[in-house]
Amino acid sequence: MAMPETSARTRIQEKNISAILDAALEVFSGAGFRGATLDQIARAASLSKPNLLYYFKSKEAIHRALLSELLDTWLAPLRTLDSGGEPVDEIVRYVMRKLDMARELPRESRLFANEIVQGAPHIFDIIEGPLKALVDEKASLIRKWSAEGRIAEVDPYHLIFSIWATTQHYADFDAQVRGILQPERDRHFDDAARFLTHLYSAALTPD
Amino acid sequence: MAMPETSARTRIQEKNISAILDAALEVFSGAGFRGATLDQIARAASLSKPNLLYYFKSKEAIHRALLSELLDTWLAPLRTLDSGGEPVDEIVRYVMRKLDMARELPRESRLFANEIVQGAPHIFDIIEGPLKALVDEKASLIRKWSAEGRIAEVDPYHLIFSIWATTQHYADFDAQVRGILQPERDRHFDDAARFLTHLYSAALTPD
DNA sequence: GGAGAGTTTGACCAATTGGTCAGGATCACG
DNA sequence: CGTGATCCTGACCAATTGGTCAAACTCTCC
Repeated sequence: MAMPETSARTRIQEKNISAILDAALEVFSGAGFRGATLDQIARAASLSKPNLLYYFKSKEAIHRALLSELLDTWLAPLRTLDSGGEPVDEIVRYVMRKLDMARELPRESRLFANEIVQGAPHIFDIIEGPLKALVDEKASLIRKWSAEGRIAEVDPYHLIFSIWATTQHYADFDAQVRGILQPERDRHFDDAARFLTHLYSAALTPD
Repeated sequence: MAMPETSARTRIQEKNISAILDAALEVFSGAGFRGATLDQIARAASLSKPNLLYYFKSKEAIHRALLSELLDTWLAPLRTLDSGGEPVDEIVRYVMRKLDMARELPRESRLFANEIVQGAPHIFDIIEGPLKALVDEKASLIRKWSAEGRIAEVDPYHLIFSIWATTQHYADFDAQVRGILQPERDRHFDDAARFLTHLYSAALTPD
């Protein structure tokens, strides 16, 4: 019998579902959707494969649940970009928050990276919908700051893309970064923070 | 019988091997190593699966051949970063060349992106070896420019990472970019070029 | 035109993979 | 306790996948 879809969750359900999602994050982020196997996820969650499928009715269902669970966390920093405060500082603070997330949630970053590199087959509707809406909103805030002369004239969309690119790079391309910079890892993030602060301060400070 | 490993290539070999590599680029870049199947590659190359394996003895062999064939092309722009000319222009020109490559060779970009996001299992030795050596060399050139006061003081490694990230983003995360910016695609690249020129000019021009 | 090298294929195989199912174990609760 | 709901498992399945092989076809070149 399949798991009941009732609202409240048993303690056991609570525990196993979160174990599955954590295991799935580990496996999907490291191998992509198709590269991941139910056996790997089951092993990582210390459950049997049929037991996995008792909680989620398919591999896709696990993936879907994981993406939707993480989406809010992932977009939270952009939501906090606010019209209060000094614009350049506000944007630099956003860059720092994104960089922190790359350091602290690299698996989440890689999960989305895998998905998007392969054409975003499972989340294209989210990109075109809620994500686009959020970006549009923040882009117009940035444009307003430019118009008021409080930051330099820049294309707000490409500014946002560059921030995503430069910060998530440290999670998504970690293997490359580590191969080129050999010393201890946390040092990299401090250097990256300094560099990115300079990059965006210089580019955004009005003449 | 396996294909002879002799040096010279038949016209047929020439044609089929390049058809296979092109098909493999298409499939691997869109699905990653594990997500790609020999059947897909065979279909894309208009060959039978056993015929694929007549030219390459395994899926890994195709992947390996493809990566090593493309590596030089991929690193060429960084090699041309030269000590002659105005440093800021030189770096901005490098950014533009990388951006052109993201526009013109997105499959190649995604091939490497897929590989690195998943931990670079097949090319980590290249990263630690030849790639690191090349980056080290160019980093010291950039450091020299900084020391001479011809560009601002920046961490050269993180500068290079940020250039890779911002330019390749338009190929690797194309699905996301297209979901957020809906109009015709080539327009994006012009806007990106303008934005990135401003970003790096502002950050690198000495005070 | 024939012989040998080079090329192609259908049939086949073992391993892996996502998923099912009937039944057994365990838990919550009156 | 016992009983019904929840939880778990071994055995199983069909499809897919990377890869093999012997046999047949085709090209090249004397």
